[in-house]
Amino acid sequence: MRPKLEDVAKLANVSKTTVSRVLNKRGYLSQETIEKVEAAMQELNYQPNVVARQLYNKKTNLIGLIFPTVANPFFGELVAILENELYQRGYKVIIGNSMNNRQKETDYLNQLLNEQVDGLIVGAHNQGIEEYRYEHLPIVAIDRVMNQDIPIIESDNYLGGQKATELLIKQGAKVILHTNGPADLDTPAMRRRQAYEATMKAHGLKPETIIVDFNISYEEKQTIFQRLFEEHPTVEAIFASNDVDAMMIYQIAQQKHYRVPEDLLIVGYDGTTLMRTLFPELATIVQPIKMMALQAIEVLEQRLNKQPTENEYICPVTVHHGKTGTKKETST
Amino acid sequence: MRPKLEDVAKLANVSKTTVSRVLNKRGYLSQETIEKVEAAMQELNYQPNVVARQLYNKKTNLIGLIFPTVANPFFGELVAILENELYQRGYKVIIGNSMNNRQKETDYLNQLLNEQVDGLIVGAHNQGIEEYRYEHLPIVAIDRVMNQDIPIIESDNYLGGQKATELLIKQGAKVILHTNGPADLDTPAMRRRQAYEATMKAHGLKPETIIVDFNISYEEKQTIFQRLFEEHPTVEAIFASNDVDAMMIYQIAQQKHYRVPEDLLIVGYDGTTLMRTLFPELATIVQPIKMMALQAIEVLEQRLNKQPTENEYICPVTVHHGKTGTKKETST
DNA sequence: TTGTAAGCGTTATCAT
DNA sequence: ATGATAACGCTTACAA
Repeated sequence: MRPKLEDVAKLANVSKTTVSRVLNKRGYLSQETIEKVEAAMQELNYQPNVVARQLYNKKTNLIGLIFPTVANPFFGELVAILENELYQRGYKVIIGNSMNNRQKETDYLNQLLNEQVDGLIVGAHNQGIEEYRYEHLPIVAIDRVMNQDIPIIESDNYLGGQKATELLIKQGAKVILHTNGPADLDTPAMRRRQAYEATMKAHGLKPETIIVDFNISYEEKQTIFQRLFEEHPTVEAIFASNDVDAMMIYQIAQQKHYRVPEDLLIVGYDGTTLMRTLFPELATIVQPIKMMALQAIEVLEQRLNKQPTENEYICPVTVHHGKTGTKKETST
Repeated sequence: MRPKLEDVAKLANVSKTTVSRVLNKRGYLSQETIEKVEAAMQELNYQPNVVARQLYNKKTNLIGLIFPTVANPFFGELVAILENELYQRGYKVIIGNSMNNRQKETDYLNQLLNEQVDGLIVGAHNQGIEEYRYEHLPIVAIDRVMNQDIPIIESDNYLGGQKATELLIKQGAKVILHTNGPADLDTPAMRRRQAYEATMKAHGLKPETIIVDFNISYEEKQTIFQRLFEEHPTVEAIFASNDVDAMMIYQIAQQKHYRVPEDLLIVGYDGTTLMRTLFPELATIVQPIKMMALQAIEVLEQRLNKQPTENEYICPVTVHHGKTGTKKETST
C-alpha cells in the first residue's frame, strides 16, 4: 500500500494538518517539526495522492485536447506545441482523437467536462454538437465553429485561399481545381473554398471544387484523386486543402506522367515544419501553428479566469514558395 | 454550481445511496424509484463527478503515454493507435512529449504514478531513470529499455538493420554510411546499428556510423547531413535510422546534384503510413506500428491484472521497396 | 427495497 | 506553532 498523509503523521508524531503544512509550505512551522516530517516522508517514500487533491481543490490541472488525429502532421505539431506550452504553465493534457466518430467526440466532451479537466481545446471536424449547452465553459476552438459562445482561433483562411488561387492564376493556369471537405461542415476551412471560388470568378474562371471527406482512409482518397484526373483531363493546377492531399495528388500525377510544375501546378495548405522539411518543393500556405497554439492557450486562460474574450482570433498566413507552384521565375 | 448526488437525492426524496444505485444500476430498486430518480437527474442535468469516483475506486481509467513528440510521424501514428485502442477498452490517455527534457520525463513519471494514471506506456529516448523504483508497476516500454522489471515491446531492430544493410550491399554499394543516435543510449534502436556494423564487416566493408542526436532541431540535423556529404565525398549509400532523416538526406543530396538512386542509394526506417503515402519512393524498413501498439496494451493489461509477462516482445519488420533503394531490377 | 454512516486522501477553518 | 474536525462528491457495508 502507498503511504498516506496519516502514515507520515503517525511516524513523525504530529497531526495530518502539520504534515499537510510541511507539504505545501504553508503557515507557521518550527524548523524542528519540518525536519521531523520530512524525514518521515523520506522514510516512507511518501508521494501525495493527486486525485484527493483534485477532489478538494476542484481543479485537476488537466486540459483536454480534442482533435481529429495526431497522426496527421498538422494536428501532431499543434498538439505537440500545445502540450509543451501547457506543461510549462502547470497543466497536463488528456487527448482525444475524435476522427471519424462523432459519438466519440461527444463522449469526450461530456466525460471530460465532469470535473475531469479544467478546460478544453477543441479542433475536431465533426458537426456541431449544439444539443449540449456549453455556455461560459472554459473551451476554445481551433479552426472549428462550435457555438456562438465559444471563442475560435483560426488562421486567415480566406486570405490563404485567395493567395493560393492567385498564385496559380498568375502562373497562367486556367483550369484550376480545388479539393475541400463537405460544404455542410461549418468550419472556417470552408472559407478557403469560398476564397478560391470568389477569386476564380473575379478572374473570369470557372471554379470546381472536389469534395474529399476528412475522415476517409488514404486508399479511398487515392481513388478520389485518381478519378479527379480522369474526369478533368485538362486540369492545369490544383489547390489542395491540405499538404497531405497535395502530396498524394503529386504522387498520382507523377504516376500518370504529368510533369510538375510544367504540366501541372500544385499548391497545398498547412505548411507544417515537417512537410517543409521533408518536401520543400511543395508550394503551400503556411498556418502559424505556434502562434495559434499560444493564442488558444491565452484565450483559454482568460476563460478559466472568467475574463471576457473576443469571439474570433485570426492569425496571419504566409506563402511558402516551392517549385510545384511556380513555372518560371515569376515574381509574387 | 454543478448539482451533486445529494441534490438529486433531495429532489427525488430518496437517499444518496439510492441515487448511486440508479446511477450504477446496482442492487434492488423498484421501477417507481428508478423513474423518480432519473427524472430528478434529468431535471437538474446531473452528471457524476469523475474525480470523486476516482478517489473512492482508486482507479482513474487513465493511461499515461510518454513519448518524445507526437510531431514525429512515427510517434504520432503510434500514439493515435494507442489512444484509439485504449479508448475502446474504457481508458483515456494523458500524453507527455518528453523530448529534449529529461527533467520533464522524470516529472511525468512521478506525477502520473501518484494515482493519477492506472498505467503507463513509455517510449521516450532519454537515459534510464533507474534511480526510481518502478518494480511491478503497470508500465510497459516501447523501443526503450527502462529497467529489468519492465517489459519491452520492439520491432525486430536487429533484423531490420540487417535487411537494410544487405539491401544496399546487394545493389553493389561499398561505401555505406549509417546514421543513428548516440551509442550510450541503451535503446533497442541501437541494435539497428549493431546489425549494420556486423553486416558490413561480414561483407568485408567498413562500417561508419554518423551520430545524430534525437533531440535536435531540423536545422541542426541539416547541418550534420551537409557535413556528412562533405566529409564522405565517395558515399554511395546511406541507411538512415528513421524516415525523416532519410528524407532530409534525400533533399540535401538533390541540392548537391546527386542522382538518387543512380549516384546514391537511401534506405530509411519506420515506414509509417504517412511516409509511404507521401513518398512511396523511399525504401524503408517498416515497423508494424499497430501490432506493437496492440501488444503494448495487451501486456499493460496483464500487468494491471498482476499477471506475469515476458520481458521482451519482438514484432517482425518488413521491407518497403522504393526506388531510392534500388538501382535496377535486382531481386531481393 | 431503501437508508445510515463510514471512508477514499487531501486541505482549510477554527480553535488552542 | 500545532491539532481536531469538517468538507470535497462519490460508493459500499451494514442495518432496517
